[in-house]
Amino acid sequence: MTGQVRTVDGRVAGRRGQETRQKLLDCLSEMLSSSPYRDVKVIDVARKAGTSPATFYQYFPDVEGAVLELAEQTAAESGGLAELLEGRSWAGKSAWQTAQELVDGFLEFWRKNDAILRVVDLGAAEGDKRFYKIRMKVLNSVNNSLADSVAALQAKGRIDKDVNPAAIAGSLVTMLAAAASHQKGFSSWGVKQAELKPSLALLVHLGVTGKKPAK
Amino acid sequence: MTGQVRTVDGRVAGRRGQETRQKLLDCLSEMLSSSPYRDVKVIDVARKAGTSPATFYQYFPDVEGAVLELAEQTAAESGGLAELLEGRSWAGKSAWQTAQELVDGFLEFWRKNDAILRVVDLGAAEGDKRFYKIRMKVLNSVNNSLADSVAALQAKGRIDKDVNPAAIAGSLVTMLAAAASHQKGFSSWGVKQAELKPSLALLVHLGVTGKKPAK
DNA sequence: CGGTAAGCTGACGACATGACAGGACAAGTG
DNA sequence: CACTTGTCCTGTCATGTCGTCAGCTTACCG
Repeated sequence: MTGQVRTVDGRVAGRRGQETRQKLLDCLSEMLSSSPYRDVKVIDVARKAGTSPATFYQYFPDVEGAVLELAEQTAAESGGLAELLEGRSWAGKSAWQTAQELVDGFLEFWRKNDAILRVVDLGAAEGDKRFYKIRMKVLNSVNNSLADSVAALQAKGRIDKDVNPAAIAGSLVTMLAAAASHQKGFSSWGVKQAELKPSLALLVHLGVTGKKPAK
Repeated sequence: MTGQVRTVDGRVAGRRGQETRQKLLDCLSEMLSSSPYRDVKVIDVARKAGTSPATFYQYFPDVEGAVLELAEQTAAESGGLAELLEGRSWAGKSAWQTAQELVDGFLEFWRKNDAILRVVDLGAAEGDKRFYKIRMKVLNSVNNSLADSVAALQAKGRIDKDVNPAAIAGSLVTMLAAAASHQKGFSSWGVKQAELKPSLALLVHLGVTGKKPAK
């Protein structure tokens, strides 16, 4: 799956090299959580990893290159999000539970990978194709699943024919992602986490099924 | 209203000084649209403005300081967003129109101020209080208005008592802002702008009124 | 015309960047 | 055990940005 890991100058990395490389990635990840992306410097990452800047450049072209690598790793782990919807039903009472569990799982995933996802989001918003490819990869499973559900209910005539299922699904997924990023912002509006979740679940439910949840 | 403009070292800026300062801000704004925030350098902004880096530091402590200033200006212009909802009704057919016009106006505002709002969003997501204060200022008028409408309908028993109006409103506003930032991302999902807008309007309508629009 | 304050810049030390050549180290070979 | 080989890491250097300061230029006013 993962083609051999290579250094910038083309050599294949051995055991020791891969360890160093991973350590650099780990330290970078930590730095991203504790300081703004703009202020992350190669020299700091290297120092934190107990190595030198030159070593960093042996494995990554620059900070952005390493960030992309981290983002890819995160995207690879995002498969778990798909399970939140696999085999779930959007009918009757179970729909409300499905919505709640989706919101829960989604926020949890975002909270865990908070720092790197923030950078991915920025890169995507700035129009960098590499980043929004990754962003898509992360959101795709949930997005497709939601779109399918909307399309299915649409076929039953429960939802207006001329809305695009992918657009509804995309809007909902975008909302979840943004809400997760701005949880602190909500508290400034006097909204606590515990109050935010049901609201998001309600909106997801409304968006997918077109009607209020039957609790 | 605007307290006197001052240089970093405390002098009051005169006519010429204010011109230079504004020119630097304009150039910074342009640079933000054309290159990633991370890569915006003082020296480039200064060169573009036909002046020297030292001059830049006379008016702003650093790039971030200038960005905050730009963001404040944008926030000040965000009053227009309030008008999108002033005196509008969420009853019957007019509700659908209200929702559509809100989405239209919101996306338009975001498109216009795209670059700076992106940076504000990042700053807020990174937990910088100065930035999320500004983000709140921009979103507040719409958010409060929506929250009031939800609360009103809630009083009439049309919406579940135990959802927090501010949480619903905040979620919707957050969705609009994020959708506006990621319009390119939607096109990768095969969703065109023209299809996105009605979906967002639908979700807003559902969220505020709790039921499908009567077109 | 001379004084004063605003406005601007050249130059500088400090530091991050990114490239290279060469030293350190582990593993295999005779 | 000495020797070779290839991986891995670092010291060092040219380049370029950062942020500061002293001092020159410009505008305004009596």
